[in-house]
Amino acid sequence: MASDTLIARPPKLADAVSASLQDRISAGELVPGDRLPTEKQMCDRFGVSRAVVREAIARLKADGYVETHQGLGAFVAKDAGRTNFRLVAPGSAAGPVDLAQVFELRLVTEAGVAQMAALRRTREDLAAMRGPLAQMDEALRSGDQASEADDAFHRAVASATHNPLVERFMAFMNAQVRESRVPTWDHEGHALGRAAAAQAEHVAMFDAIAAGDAAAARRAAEQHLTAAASRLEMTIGGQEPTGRVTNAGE
Amino acid sequence: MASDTLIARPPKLADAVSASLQDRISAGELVPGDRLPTEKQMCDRFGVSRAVVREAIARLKADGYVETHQGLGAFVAKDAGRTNFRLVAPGSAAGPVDLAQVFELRLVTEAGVAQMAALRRTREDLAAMRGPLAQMDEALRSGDQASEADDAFHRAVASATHNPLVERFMAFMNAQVRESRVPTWDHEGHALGRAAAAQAEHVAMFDAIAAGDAAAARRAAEQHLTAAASRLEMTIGGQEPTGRVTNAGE
DNA sequence: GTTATCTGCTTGTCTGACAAGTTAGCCGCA
DNA sequence: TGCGGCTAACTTGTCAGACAAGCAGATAAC
Repeated sequence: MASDTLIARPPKLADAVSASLQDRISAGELVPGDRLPTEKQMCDRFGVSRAVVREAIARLKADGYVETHQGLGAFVAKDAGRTNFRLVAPGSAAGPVDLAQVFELRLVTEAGVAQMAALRRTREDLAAMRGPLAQMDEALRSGDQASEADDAFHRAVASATHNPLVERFMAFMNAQVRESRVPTWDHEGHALGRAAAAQAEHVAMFDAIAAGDAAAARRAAEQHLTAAASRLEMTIGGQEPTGRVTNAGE
Repeated sequence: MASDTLIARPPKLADAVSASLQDRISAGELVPGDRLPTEKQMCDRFGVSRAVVREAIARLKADGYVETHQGLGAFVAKDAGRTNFRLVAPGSAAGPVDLAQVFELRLVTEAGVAQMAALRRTREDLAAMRGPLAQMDEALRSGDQASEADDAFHRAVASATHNPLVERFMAFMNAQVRESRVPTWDHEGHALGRAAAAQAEHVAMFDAIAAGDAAAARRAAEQHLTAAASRLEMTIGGQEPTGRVTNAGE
């Protein structure tokens, strides 16, 4: 069903208008500070109503590319495109994100986060980690799903950095790999020891963080993520790049 | 001038509506797949016109939180909020980003990136780093600005991971701190030795990456970022959290 | 010369209408 | 009864016109 060829839908007008404007901004044709054409001009230019133009501009505002000022006009934002990080490059063919690349970015960040958490964790932080950890222990015995607790454990680690931005970014990264945690904790995951292995790595991370051993926390996090990737039959973090290496062309 | 208290502006209606909806989604009150109230219902609910509601929804669509289907209604997107990372938490008072927090996130990531770059760099990657490095050397002698070359050096390091996602994310993070590189390379920066210190750290990073010494590359990157922060009179990365710790209230 | 006002332009908001797409149910028919 | 097609109701998409609010520059008054 999912593989049925989707019938081509007539593109929404607002999509076309906002894409056109975004192209002109990305191409440098409009530089930060520049004023966009007025809504009326765009209506004439694109042959659409003001409602469509306003919706297109609303989208660019949401993306941080444009700022509007009543009575003045719309302007290319000073830091156009610097407020948002999109997982898929804007403009690229909307292919699915490469999970190996995501895992690798997570490896890079989570290791540093664990290191920082080891230096800063408070008693409360450690308590917040013990909860999910115990849930996963329990799931190990009962054979239950515990991907939610898994998620919570990693959130607790990030929270121990006491840096809200780091915390939010790690939550973002974790959300990307949420589905990939399921096979660790499903029936087969328990049977094949994937769950037990993951939990052992969690405990190693926790122990290092609790001990305040930054280097050990980093190693434990690295070990956990590379192992998790290999459980998903990916290879990351090594000497070989995982991404589609496109050096040849350019 | 910048410190003048900005007069409070009446919030735009569409902002309020979209914030309200986003809150309900973030709070889990509306889960992916749920249908949003119809536009007409929202008009009654919020006491605004349909134009305002549509603009609010357009914003949420741009952020990837909702999808709309003509004739069907608006729905919470399957991966709501997972396609975008916003530097400022959506819904929070739009205060400026805390530069210390940004620096710390960059510290966490860039150290890991340098480590990975040391393992994967090719001859071409090293050549791409030598260019900006030489430019900065030249600027050291001439007293010129070289923040652009500084930026390029860090881009080249990220590029050596051969992971496009990592590369794009580091570009994003670098863009955040672009302005903060200026005082390193301005007249005072040269005079007070900030430029020379930064360049020495760059060279240390490069040497470690060129030697393929992952641990040394990591340490050099950490050293560079903590030193850069302290040149800006920030303290990051240590045992003390940098963020506005708001644990007390909630 | 300085201040106050006016005018025109721009975005923000409201209202009403129709087009296009979907769902559900009704109706007629075999 | 079971089925097919049709209609009606509802939803989002688009259009048009209007007024309010905010801003800049020109104009008039002092």
